[in-house]
Amino acid sequence: MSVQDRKERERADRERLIVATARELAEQHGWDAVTTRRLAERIEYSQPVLYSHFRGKREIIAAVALEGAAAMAAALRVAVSAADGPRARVTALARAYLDFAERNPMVYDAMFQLDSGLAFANEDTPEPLKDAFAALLESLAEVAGDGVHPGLFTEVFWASLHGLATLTRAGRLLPEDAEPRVELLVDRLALV
Amino acid sequence: MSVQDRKERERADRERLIVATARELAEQHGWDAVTTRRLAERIEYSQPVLYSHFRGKREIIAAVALEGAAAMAAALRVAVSAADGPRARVTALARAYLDFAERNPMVYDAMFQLDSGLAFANEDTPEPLKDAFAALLESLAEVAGDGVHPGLFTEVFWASLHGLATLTRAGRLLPEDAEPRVELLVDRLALV
DNA sequence: ATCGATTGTCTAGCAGTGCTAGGATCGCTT
DNA sequence: AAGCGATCCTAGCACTGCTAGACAATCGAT
Repeated sequence: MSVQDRKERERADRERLIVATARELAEQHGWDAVTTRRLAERIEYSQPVLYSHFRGKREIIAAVALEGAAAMAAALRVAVSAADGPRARVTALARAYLDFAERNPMVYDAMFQLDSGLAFANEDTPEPLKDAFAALLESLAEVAGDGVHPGLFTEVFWASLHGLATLTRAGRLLPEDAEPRVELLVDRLALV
Repeated sequence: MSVQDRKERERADRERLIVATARELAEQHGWDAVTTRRLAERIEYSQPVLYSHFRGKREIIAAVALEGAAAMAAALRVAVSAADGPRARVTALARAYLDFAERNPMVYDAMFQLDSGLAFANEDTPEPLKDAFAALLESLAEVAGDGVHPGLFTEVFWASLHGLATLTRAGRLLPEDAEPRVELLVDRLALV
């Protein structure tokens, strides 16, 4: 029994190592640099080992995305809890979201930009993703306004943040105006 | 002279053929299916011919993106011109934008999602891209509100639309609520 | 302790990718 | 009509994700 346990533990450790290494490699040199060969070399195993843990590269990206979703949800909740009043909470939420996207661009890509094959917006959606959406909803529900469905409002607010995050990172928006954009967005969307 | 002219014309024709074929291939089977081999086969030339027109695949994507930007700018202006009043114009603009993204998903990807190597938000930005942004700005300036920079407002509005477009297409948002989302967005962002 | 089986891992290779060097072939100019 | 340039294609490189099959280490049972 104990032998089997150790093996399973070692396997789990190696799986975590794969995901962590994939994330590091991506953050250092971009997802294009995350090839099965390079990844295998970094973890000091051969490529086929990767396929004994994941069905393919997509699943590795998905694993990074799920870790990222959990981390983002936590970061959002921390930011919100440090703010007083609905308006301040929403502003803190928006800043924390954009900050996360900026600090972890490749993880953000794994979550929303790359094809990870993850299900969204239905019952098969993995828990971390639903929880990240919940973290947004918690703070946004109170500023949605009367008669506006909180979920719908959260979707719109989220989409706006997502647009700002992706367009900024792609060089489509001038980085120096990031702050006034956030304020304008919160100003208009959130009913204080 | 005339011979040279004909040659140049034929070259230009072939270049248009390449771009059009790339777009068709992408819209039919996705950008992953647009390989240099398949593209070359479709235009009935060998792969190296592609490289006598474009430096690489990225430039081909960029060419599709520029065509797309021109088409989008035109579509937006048509939609806006058919509406009466600032509020109706903005709603029409938003619907037209999302409609374009939904009807031409791969062209939209070429414009904003894929790495086309195109410059944005600076003086090197190609004309069609600047013009597409201008088409947005024309209708949005009148609803930005006093003391709000129209360019900044346009960036925020655009980002929101972009977020809705990409998240919807990625299956992150329920398609059936598209219309109420647009109305909510216009309702809040645009100062009628 | 030793055998056999099972589990785990690696080597080697497939088909496909973007891109390019080199030679062959075509068509224009003289 | 002949030679010369521009044009195009064949062949190939280094790389990708992924997999079959050989090999070795480890395990349980005797």
